[in-house]
Amino acid sequence: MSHEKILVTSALPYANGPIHLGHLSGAYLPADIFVRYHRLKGSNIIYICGSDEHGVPITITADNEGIKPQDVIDRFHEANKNSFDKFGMSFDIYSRTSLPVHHNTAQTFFKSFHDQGLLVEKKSLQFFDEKAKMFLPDRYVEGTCPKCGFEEARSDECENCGALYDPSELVNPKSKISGESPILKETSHWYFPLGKFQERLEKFVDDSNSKFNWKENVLQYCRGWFKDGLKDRAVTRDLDWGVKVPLDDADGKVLYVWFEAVLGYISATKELFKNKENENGWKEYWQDKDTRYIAFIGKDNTVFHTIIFPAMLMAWNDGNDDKYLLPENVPANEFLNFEGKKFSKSRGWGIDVAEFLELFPTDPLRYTLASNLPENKDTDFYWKEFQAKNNSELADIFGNFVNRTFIFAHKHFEGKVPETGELGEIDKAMLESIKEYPSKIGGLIEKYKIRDAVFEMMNLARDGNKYFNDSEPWKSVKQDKLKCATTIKICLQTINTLAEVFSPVIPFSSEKIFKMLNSELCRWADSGTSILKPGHELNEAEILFTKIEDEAIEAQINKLGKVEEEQVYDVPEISFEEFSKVDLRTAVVEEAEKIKKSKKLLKLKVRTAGGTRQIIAGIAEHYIPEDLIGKKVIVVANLKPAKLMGEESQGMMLAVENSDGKLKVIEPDKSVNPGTKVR
RNA sequence: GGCGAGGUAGCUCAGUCGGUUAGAGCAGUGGAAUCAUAAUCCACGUGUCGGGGGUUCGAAUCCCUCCCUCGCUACCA
Repeated sequence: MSHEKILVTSALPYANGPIHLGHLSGAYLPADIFVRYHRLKGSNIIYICGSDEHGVPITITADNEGIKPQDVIDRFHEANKNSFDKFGMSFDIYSRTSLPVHHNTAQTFFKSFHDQGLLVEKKSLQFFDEKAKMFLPDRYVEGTCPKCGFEEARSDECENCGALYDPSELVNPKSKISGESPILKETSHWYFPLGKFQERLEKFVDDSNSKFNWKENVLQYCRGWFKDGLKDRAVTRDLDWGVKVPLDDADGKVLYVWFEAVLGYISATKELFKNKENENGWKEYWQDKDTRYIAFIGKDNTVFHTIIFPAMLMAWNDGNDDKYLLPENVPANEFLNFEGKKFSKSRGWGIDVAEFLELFPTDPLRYTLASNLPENKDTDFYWKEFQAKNNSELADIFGNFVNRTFIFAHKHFEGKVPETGELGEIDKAMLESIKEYPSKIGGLIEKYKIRDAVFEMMNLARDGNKYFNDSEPWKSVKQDKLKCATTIKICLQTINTLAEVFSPVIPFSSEKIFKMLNSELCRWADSGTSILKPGHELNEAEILFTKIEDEAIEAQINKLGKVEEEQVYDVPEISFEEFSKVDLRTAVVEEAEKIKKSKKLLKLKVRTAGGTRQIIAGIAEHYIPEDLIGKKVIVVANLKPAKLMGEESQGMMLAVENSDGKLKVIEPDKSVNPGTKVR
């Protein structure tokens, strides 16, 4: 029996969009399986998660929709919490970083670092919008580039010519918030000196790895960061939305999201214990040397959990008596792609959890994802594979085994667990097998080899079918009823074990089976040996997994790549006058060549009104230059020239993206002459 | 172009601190059985382990080089 104390966290999802299947595969499903397994094992385990609710992207969503950031996070927090619920995530708490307990926690950390004299203050000039009374993040300021005259340059960098300059050099700056000209105002920010911790961090990673066997991909990532050398990181930002910097004269400053979001794990744990008898119970998980802390994440979060968060905890421990423990392992997963490509909401590629679970039940999804987790490299979700996993594994192998056994029990043994006869070799072997599976599967889960564990679970069902076939109870029921009874008894025993070992992966179905068996979950260690007693009453069997028809899958495949209409039309109107300023002309491509050192750019010579001109187009990945020569195209002829990779572009060629993400040049009818105005 | 990851059976993926005939599941082919959700069970794989070169008695596994894919990043007027 295990009394291990374990703290598990999954990366806090950002409350600025829905959860999709990729998220589940990365940080949530593996953790949930791990946690559910440990609960059965008897470990003292808590599982923490919540919404990450600060940062600039949320304010931008709010601005775009004309609502408040609070409305944005309320919406997505609720939506994501519901999705997780439906998906069967067994968090002990799903908290949120907008709660006071989180603000306090984050501020306390900042204060401690500040009091220790650890944080470095650096001053710089930044734009300030006097009307909106706020400092403007880079993306909220626009002006004319002092080098190339580009009118939509950012505050310290021109996207057009690539020039870097001091914000004070920007010509005619405009605030995107109020439209006013912002003034330059001195502001200061605090920086966390990560470099100071590098040596200890390297040791931490090395030690943890040798003790707990970190995943190779995670180690590689860390080594890369160490090799480049860790640099100071700003921990504050000039922004209205977030955790206020707890210092005097720090108005309008908040803690940078990366700094406070990871502390959300701690504050969420405090929240969990808030209303319990032992309000300080959270400390027993975070500050007891005997606790094992495991942080499940997707690979994009690696640096925060292997380097930054540990550094912050070290810094806290340096200056305080209550010492936090560091993660013993950070089993980061790679990414799940969708039908061969990256999830992309704007291209209508992929499906979010809520939508999926409207269409299909939860367990087949959990099973499919779990059996193909991106543990070593990126993997793909395919609709057809989902269907195959559901139909031929869950329904045919597993479901049908349960069904055929139950039908026998009800038809020939009055719905009761029958008395066993003498055990043959085959029976003993099966009983032995039942005993071995739980420990084998448990061992794999503890090594974070969830995919292999799931495979072994299904193997038990395969063994069950083989045993059933080899025993031929349909024959023995006529000749030797006691032998038949033995077979069915052992099959029921197998089903009991199946329900047990499968329960971390497909909890809803597992529960159904226990209802059918009139039995319940036991300690993992007992699962292969706990015996259903003869005479034990069984309940009626029900179908566990229904097959998914081809049509249902086809329908989903057909939907791929079709972008929702509302997204297409969510664009501001322009007047006819504005439109008519654009001079669209037909043109013919006379020359085309790749620009060296550039992946995307082609240099084109096109003939149109006013002669031949050079256009730089970002279509190198979509067209071979020769194929473009002679093509009739449409260009924006009066666009202000710009320089790209040192080449002047005198216009822009129109192209559209198809559902595969390929750019297609728009071609006018062949009869049209070059230089004609488009009307 | 820079950084990172990867290229193994028709498909999805294991394996890789060098070592006997390179694996699994699915799909496919043939057979058995008929209790069951037309489910199950058995048998069947000549795969340039991306290409080429090297190290070695021996390489999918180590080194070099090239090609391709994916992600981040810069150039997408």
